[in-house]
Amino acid sequence: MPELPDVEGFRRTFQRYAGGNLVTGVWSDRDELRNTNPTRLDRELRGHVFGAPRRHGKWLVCTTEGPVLVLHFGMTGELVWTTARKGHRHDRMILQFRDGNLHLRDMRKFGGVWLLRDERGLERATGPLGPDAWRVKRDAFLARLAGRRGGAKAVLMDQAVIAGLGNLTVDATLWRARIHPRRGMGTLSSREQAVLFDAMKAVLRDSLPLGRVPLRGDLLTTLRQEGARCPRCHRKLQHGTIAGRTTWFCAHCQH
DNA sequence: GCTCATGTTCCCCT
DNA sequence: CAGGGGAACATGAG
Repeated sequence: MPELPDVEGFRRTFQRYAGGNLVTGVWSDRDELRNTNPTRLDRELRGHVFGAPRRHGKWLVCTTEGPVLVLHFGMTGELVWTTARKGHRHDRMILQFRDGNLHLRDMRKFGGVWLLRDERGLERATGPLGPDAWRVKRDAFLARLAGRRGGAKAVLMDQAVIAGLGNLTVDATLWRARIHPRRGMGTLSSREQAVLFDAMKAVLRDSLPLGRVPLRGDLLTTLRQEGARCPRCHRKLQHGTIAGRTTWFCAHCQH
C-alpha cells in the first residue's frame, strides 16, 4: 500500500493522534527495529511529547523535543489508532498514550523503525533521497532528470532522484503523460519533460486527499488486471516486468 | 501446490 | 560509474 499518498495519510493520522501527545509507553517486537531494540525504544521515548511529523517521500519523521522516531512502511505497513488495549497479529510497534494507542502494522515486515538522537543522522536511516515528489518545483524536477540515461520508469522509481513515487504512482504518471515506461529518460523532449511533471503532480493531487494510492479509473488498482482497457483509446492494456516491477501501460497511447 | 503482491537492498553483469 | 536484471527479505491472498 504505502506510496507517497498513503504515507501522507499516515502523517495526518500521526499528527492528529500523536502530535502534542505524551508517550506513556512503547511496545515493539524486534523484527521491525533497525537501529534499536524494544527495551531502548520504550526507555528513550517514554515521557516525551511528539511534535508535528514530517513526511519526505515514503518516510515519516516523527520528532519529539528529544529523540526522533523514523518510520518506513515497506510494502504493507500502516498506522492505526485504537482506544482498545488489544494488539493485532501484525502489530510491530505500539505507541501508547493516555487516550489510546497508535499501532504500526506491517504484515510483511519490509518496513522499519529507527530511533535517532536528533535529525542530523536522518540520511543514515533513509539513504540518499531526492526532493519530495509532491513539493518539488518544476525547475528542480527537471534538474533532477538531467543526465539520467535510464528508462523513464526506473528513473522515476529511484528514490534518490525523486522521493515518494512507487510502482503504482509511476505507472499512473507515465500513462497520463503518454510516455512509454521503457522510454529512455534522456530522450524526452523538454515539452515531454514538462508534461511528465504535470502528470506526476496531477496523479499526486488526485491521490493525496484519499490518503491512499488506489484511485479509480487510473492505472493504479482497478485497471491492473487481465483484459483491462485503456480509458483513453479503449485498447487492451499491456503488462510486463519493467525496472523489476509489474508494469501496466497502453502500448497505443504511450511512446 | 503455484503465482503474485503498492519497497528496499545487495550482488552480478554489461 | 551508470544502469539493468534477479534474488532476497516475510507473509499472506487467490
